[in-house]
Amino acid sequence: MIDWDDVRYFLAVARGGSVRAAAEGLGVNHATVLRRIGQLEERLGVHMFEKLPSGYRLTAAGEEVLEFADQMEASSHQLETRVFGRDQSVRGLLRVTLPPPLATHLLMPDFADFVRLHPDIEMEVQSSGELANLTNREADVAIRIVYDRKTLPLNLHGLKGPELFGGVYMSRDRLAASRAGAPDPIRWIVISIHGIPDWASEGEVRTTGVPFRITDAGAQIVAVRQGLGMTTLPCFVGDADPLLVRVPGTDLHMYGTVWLLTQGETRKTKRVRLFTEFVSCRLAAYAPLFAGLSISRD
Amino acid sequence: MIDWDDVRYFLAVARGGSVRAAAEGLGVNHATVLRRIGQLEERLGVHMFEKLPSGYRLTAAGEEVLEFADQMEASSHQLETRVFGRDQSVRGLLRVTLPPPLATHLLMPDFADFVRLHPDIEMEVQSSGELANLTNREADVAIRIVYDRKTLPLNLHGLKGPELFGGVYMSRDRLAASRAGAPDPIRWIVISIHGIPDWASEGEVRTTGVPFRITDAGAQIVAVRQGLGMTTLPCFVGDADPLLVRVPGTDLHMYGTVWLLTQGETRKTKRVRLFTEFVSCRLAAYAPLFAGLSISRD
DNA sequence: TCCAGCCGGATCGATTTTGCACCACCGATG
DNA sequence: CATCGGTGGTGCAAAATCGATCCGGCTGGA
Repeated sequence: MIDWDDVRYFLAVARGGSVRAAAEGLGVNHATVLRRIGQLEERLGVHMFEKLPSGYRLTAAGEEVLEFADQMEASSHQLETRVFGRDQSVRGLLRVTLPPPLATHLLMPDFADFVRLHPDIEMEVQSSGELANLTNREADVAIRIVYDRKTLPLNLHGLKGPELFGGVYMSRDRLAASRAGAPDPIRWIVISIHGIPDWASEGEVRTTGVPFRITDAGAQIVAVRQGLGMTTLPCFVGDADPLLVRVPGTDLHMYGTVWLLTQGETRKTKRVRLFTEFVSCRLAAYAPLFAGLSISRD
Repeated sequence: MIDWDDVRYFLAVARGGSVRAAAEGLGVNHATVLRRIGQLEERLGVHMFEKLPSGYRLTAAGEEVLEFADQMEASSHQLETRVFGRDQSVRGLLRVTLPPPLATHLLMPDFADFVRLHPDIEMEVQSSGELANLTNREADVAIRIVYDRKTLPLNLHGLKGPELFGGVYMSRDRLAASRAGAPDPIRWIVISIHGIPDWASEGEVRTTGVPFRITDAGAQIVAVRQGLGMTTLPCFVGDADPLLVRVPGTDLHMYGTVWLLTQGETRKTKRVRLFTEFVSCRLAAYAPLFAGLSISRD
């Protein structure tokens, strides 16, 4: 009889493309993955991977195995969500995934209020990098900014939140200096690979053609504060920062819409219901801030 | 993340009804099962069993888990049969399940011929007690005697073999003694819970009303040989035994039909095809023996 | 050309898991 | 009432697994 958990390792390798990537995702040593895959191949009597120098690639047999491994994973996820959905106690774990800026610049105090209101809820905020997969039960609730409603996953239940606008911001001091007569143009600060958006007009402040590239969103804001240049930011970030001002002559633009996503079974949970109601209420209160109406224009 | 293999332990306990029974079936120590179930319950945050003195019984949550655990098992079995079906080499394992009398009294020499013909096939004959489950891949080929065609599993592929008749047999010596004038009636020998069949006529030999009960089929034949009584046997057993004769005045009766069963994916295997063709050929040759036509009536 | 970064594979000590023996408990049975 | 076979539960030592590390090979870019 095969070890069912080996199938989980198999899936990780099939998706990761290499033993080391799979080990990374599984949170174990790559030698372990190597051994488990070897054990599974031995017990099945089939080689499921070609061992290339660049990594592991599925053989024809591996492709066929993958199909049923996916089925097992789906059943496993359904199993987990089902038992989670049964759990109607307030006490327990609640995992939320959301874009980092929303967490750091706006919602963290609200989360603090929430856990103060419900001390028995063990909350886990996943705002690191990539979107967690709700279907895989990596998280119970997802707060996302969607740019096109058609990209919403169909298997999830969505609760629409306020619309989100962005603007062009620069350092308040730098703007004052510029108006006082400093003639040198400033730069556009763009996130890594993104270019300068088409809709971006320069407004009253002249810019050089050469952008300043930066990878980290947090560092980007610091750079703007330092007067290094100007950049586009969501209004709830830029307006809330006393060191920043909107660049005169620029317009607001639509960023996207905030959505609260939950999954079918977990949605029945008391914890999830409490949280979604709480957050949607707070989000509604933030609607003017999201829309960029909370401050008077200079 | 849960350990998928724990789900396999869960299934064993849910079906076995107790930790020890599950451990027996899994071939591990019962303490291990205890720990794995505890680990799974802890990770899911749900108690899936009531711990009764008489064993483990599923809770409502456990029932829901069972549904998806069954799905996982089905996927796992499909995975195994799929890779087995891909295996077109002659070398390898071939597991056959069949009723014990067929193996001990008739087909074992044919199996010997088969393995002599194909030395690379590792053959495993499962003729102990209960029917192996093909869907669970406990065996690759099943030879069964079916009494009603409607009881054939729909998901299996069946190859119909010869029909099987049975008769009433007794010891040759005892019959001679009876004819020589010994007046005492003899008994019916019946298998454990079975009674005396309705169609059974006593023929020329008087019997007492009290049956002789026996549990083991092998011991049953020995008892008949000893002249202890008479009993119904398949013709291929009774006719082949020189110490036994059919009871004069009794008729043959239909026992059932021999079927060769295989499962969809494994059926494509070269080993399975070779075996089924070989066996069905031999079975056809045995058709007169099965029908009770191979000996002349006394 | 070289070198950094990735890959799989092998080794060895540390950690976890397992198996064994044992206990307490319950129910049926003589 | 004692016994016996069944259950779950628990320490402890052995065995299997895992993680850290090193190694050789490959690849792509400086």
